[in-house]
Amino acid sequence: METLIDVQRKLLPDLLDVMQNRYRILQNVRYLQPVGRRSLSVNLQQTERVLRAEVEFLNQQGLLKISPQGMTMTDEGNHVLLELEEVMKQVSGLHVLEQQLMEKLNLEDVIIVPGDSDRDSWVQRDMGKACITRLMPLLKAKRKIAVTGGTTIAAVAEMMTPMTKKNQPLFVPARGGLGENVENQANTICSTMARKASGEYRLLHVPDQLSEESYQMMVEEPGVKEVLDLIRSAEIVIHGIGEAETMAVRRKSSTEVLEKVQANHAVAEAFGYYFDQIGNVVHKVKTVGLQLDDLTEEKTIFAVAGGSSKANAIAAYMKRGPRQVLITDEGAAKSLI
Amino acid sequence: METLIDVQRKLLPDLLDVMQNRYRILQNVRYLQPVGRRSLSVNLQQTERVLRAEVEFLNQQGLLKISPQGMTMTDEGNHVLLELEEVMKQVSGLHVLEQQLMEKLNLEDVIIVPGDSDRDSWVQRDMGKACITRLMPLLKAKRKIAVTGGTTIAAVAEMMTPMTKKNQPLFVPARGGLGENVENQANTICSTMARKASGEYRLLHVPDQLSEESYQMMVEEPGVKEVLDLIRSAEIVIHGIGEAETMAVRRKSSTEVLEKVQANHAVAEAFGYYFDQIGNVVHKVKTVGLQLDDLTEEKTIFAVAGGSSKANAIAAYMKRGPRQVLITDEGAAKSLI
DNA sequence: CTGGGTGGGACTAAAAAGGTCCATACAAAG
DNA sequence: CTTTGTATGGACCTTTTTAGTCCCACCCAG
Repeated sequence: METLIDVQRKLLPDLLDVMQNRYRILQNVRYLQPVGRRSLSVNLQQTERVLRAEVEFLNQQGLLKISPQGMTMTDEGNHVLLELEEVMKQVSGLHVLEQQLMEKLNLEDVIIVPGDSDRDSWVQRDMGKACITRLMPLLKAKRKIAVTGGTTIAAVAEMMTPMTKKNQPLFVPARGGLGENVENQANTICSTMARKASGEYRLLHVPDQLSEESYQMMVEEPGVKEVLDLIRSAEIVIHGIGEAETMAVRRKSSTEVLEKVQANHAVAEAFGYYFDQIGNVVHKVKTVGLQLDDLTEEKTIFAVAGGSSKANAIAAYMKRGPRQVLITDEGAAKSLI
Repeated sequence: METLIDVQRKLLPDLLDVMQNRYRILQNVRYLQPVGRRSLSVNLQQTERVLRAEVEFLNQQGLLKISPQGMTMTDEGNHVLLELEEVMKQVSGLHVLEQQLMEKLNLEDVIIVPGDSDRDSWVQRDMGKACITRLMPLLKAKRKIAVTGGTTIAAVAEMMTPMTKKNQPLFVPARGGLGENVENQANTICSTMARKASGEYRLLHVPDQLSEESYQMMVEEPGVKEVLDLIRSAEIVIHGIGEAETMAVRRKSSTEVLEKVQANHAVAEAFGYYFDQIGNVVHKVKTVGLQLDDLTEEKTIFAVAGGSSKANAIAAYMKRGPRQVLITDEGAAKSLI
């Protein structure tokens, strides 16, 4: 049995925003009464006009009284406030978390989905959906999307919905082979996404282990070069964040690398880079494609990672990473705070 | 402890309408799937365009799937529908009642407020508020309002809110003295309403008991005649409905009248007319003002009456009364069905 | 091939929301 | 008594959203 709020979140997501806003207004009126529109709007960080509309509504509903001295609560308003207190904790918990995370990690945006993907695997799918939803409005202006590998990003790909033919997106893998299983490789995910989005894609066919000379030659190959150019000019990047050791093991890295990762206390991994707790790059998988320095401010960068166990990794990566959008879950978010 | 829905009803009433609508759409899709926009819009009595917007939203939320064969439910959609069933009974219970009553009594509109004014006196105030809310949008086109007496209409007057100076309403009492106490007389209510609405008003000064000749003379008085003309040309009428015997007693009618009312099994009373169970007029208080035949289709007529004890009276009056707007409460509405 | 259904695009009219400014009223302070 | 700061409420304009209307491409069964 899900709670009513959860169902409403699906059926009318903006309802909760409106509700939360009106709740905040009432809270503030109660605290500051009698108070005028102007000072209230400063407190709530809203323009006077929109606040006015809300206040007039609340007045009409009889939840607050509006007089030449300012606004005051009515009994009914106080009553509603009281009734809502418990509910709003539940409703706005995540919103509050989002705000906190956004400030703490200096992010462009944070989206938190309820649940913990460590515990429930379907939470990953929710993150995927949230990512797509956040992505959609951007696709009118941008269309080149670079994606990495990993199970989380694979979940994003699974949730991808087709988009209009007008702005067909173009997907490219962010970096060359990183040693993952085929279903978690960037190339695979890239093509899955493109198929589900009914968009185009290019693949990066670069073998995992090559000598320095071979790399140089590969890079000069026309087919490869074209994709590399696409990657660097991508306007959107979607990547996951992993725990360093887990990733190193999963990629069957050499014991040498494994030891390096452990010796330097690497905790986070993102598109082939390993980071320690304070955000230093301690190791980098040798391959072509997007480099850390390529993640400039012009790109919109999505990091998708959830599960309380990954909180540490997220925190570490975000110390170094550029200003970006983080999509995570409640479990990770709570551990992060 | 009120339920969340009750609080939301106060805090965001229109969002609940939206929710109900989306719920209905999902219900119908489940029943008719696969179904196209067009046939769905016929079923739901909505224009195709607004339905389309909703459907696109529901699709994006993953609650239904939209394919060239038509729309079908997703698992998540079915799930949401299941979760909502219980809630919607509560949310839309009144809406359903409203629909039923509207059809059963052939009314223009029905508004039901939760509660039973027999049990809780504040329900009358809610009816008053509902009446005002329903009235407001009409005031741009119309401004002459005739009101009767009675405690219910007095409650409406109490809840009246001031309106813009642009369209100042003009209040007149619907009929002359009916023998009520002063606080429930049409004149008193009329002036109260006008004051609260910051509008104008005219009063009808006609003593209760007069001989036939005196009546004729009164009616020819310029001051009285002007008001009578206003009354007949009123565009809006607001009246209550009472139980016949109660009203006869409250008005201290002569035993003769009382016996007449009882002998003819009158059950309902409205603006001085007494009706029996099948809507016949069995008695009429002798006074000037609005006559039953004056209630034409051009006028918008509000009947405000609540409490399960009044259900019988409402039913009786509505058999005879013109097509109008009924504002009542849950108690009366449930008894009526 | 055709005729009914499907979704989706495009254009326009209408309505709502939001930004900005000002008139006015009230109360406390000078 | 006047001034000043605060309050609401009205007015007006621009922008955005919403809704109405048509029309097209498509699919599938008869």
